[in-house]
Amino acid sequence: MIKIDPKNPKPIFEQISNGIKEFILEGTLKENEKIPSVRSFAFDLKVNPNTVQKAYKELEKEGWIEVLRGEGYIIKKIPEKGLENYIKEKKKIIEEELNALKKIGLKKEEILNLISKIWREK
Amino acid sequence: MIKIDPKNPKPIFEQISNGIKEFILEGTLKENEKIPSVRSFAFDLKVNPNTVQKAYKELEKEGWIEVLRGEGYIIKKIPEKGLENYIKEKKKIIEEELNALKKIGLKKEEILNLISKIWREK
Amino acid sequence: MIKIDPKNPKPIFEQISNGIKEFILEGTLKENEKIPSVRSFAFDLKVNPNTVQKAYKELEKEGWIEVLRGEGYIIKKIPEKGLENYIKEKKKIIEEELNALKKIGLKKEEILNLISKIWREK
Amino acid sequence: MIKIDPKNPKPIFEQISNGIKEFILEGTLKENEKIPSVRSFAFDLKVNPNTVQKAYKELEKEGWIEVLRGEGYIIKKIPEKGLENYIKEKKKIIEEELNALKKIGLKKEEILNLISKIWREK
DNA sequence: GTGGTCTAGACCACG
DNA sequence: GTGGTCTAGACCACT
Repeated sequence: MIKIDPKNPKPIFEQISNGIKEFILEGTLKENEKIPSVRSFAFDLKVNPNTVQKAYKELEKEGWIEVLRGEGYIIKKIPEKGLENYIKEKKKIIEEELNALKKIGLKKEEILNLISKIWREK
Repeated sequence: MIKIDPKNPKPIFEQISNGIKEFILEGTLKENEKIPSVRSFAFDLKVNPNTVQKAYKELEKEGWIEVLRGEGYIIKKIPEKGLENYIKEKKKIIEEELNALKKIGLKKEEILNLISKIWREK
Repeated sequence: MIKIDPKNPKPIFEQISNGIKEFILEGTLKENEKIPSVRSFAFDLKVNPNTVQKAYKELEKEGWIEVLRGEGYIIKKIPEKGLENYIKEKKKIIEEELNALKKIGLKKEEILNLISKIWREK
Repeated sequence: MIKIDPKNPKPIFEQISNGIKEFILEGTLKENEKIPSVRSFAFDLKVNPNTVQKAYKELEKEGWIEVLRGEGYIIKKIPEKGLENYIKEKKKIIEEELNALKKIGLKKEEILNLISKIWREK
């Protein structure tokens, strides 16, 4: 289940679509599998249906899911571009932040620590 | 000189205040130094004076700069909390992004490459 | 309803934020309650929405209210620091004024009269 | 000597004029006595001469001092209205602040404590 | 509907 | 000259 934080500066619809993307990339959601209906998902997440709708529309536009009329949304094959872009975007953000930290004199070691921490905690 | 990108989703006033914070942290702007007047800076950056005003006010509230009436703004000593928060925020963002990348199976090596790239290019 | 006096040297946005603070402290506005939307309040008070916006933002930064995206602002728990500071500020002002009056020879009795007057008129 | 605090929200010229008023009301400055010249006072206080000028002009307008051409400013008899207004203004401020504190439930005793503190410390 | 940002332009107080 | 406040009105993102 995706966690929604209404105070998170990231818009809610993006929290939802990102959450679904991650499930797809992790393999938790597989090709042709159905995702919850807009209404039921909205109810579960306690958000406005419009918000879920918007998230689904975005995913559809980027090619992660597709709509079957009268049936709902199903997962498509992972779009190559989607995966690529996903990684590229995240790398770009990381790069920017690292550059900012480097500018003010942060040592490489501190970052390596951060990374070890993440890749250790399996 | 700070670069303003009106297409950047970050609001302009934040681009300005962040830019100044970085100058302070880098040491380009030093304690007691004056920063450009609201109006002249607005003119240089080609933005509305209100926008610069907002940026300066934010910096003032966070303790980076201080206003002398009729004189303008000057840099204060780097606020400990300011520096701390700055680093913490950036680390948090990096951590989140790294976690997302790890989830989808990115290898540690790829990140180490990214880091080497940044810290090499002196 | 808050009274706005454009001739008051206190800026309008501060009259608004102070008014709301008092409502919160008095208990007229309670936790989780919604406050009027920026636009509607601006209309009622006959001021520009930006002015109300500024007041709300100040209250938010000081921890009195919180914004829910697309929903509006709600009252948070009274921030301890907020209450403390509020009282401290007022006491400081009173102290200064009293000191000034004492210097020019005002008798203690005159002040006690003033106080009785205020605490009597329930 | 008057203490100027450039960070005090009260404008500097007002800090000066208030300081002089207090000296007059206390009796430190007596009728017909000269006050420092604009220039020398500005030098001593480390402020802009315009600022002292403005303070003197205000005092003149309210009848506390008068200018002798070529000689400088001298103290006049304490203007009745001046004294009256001075006290009235301060009382009004105190009253407002007290009312605000009363609204949020401050006890009368707390204020009486404050007053005792001031009138004790001779 | 909600808030958030921005521009253009005016007016004020202060030094 | 400096900053501070305010208005009018536009446009955007989010729910």
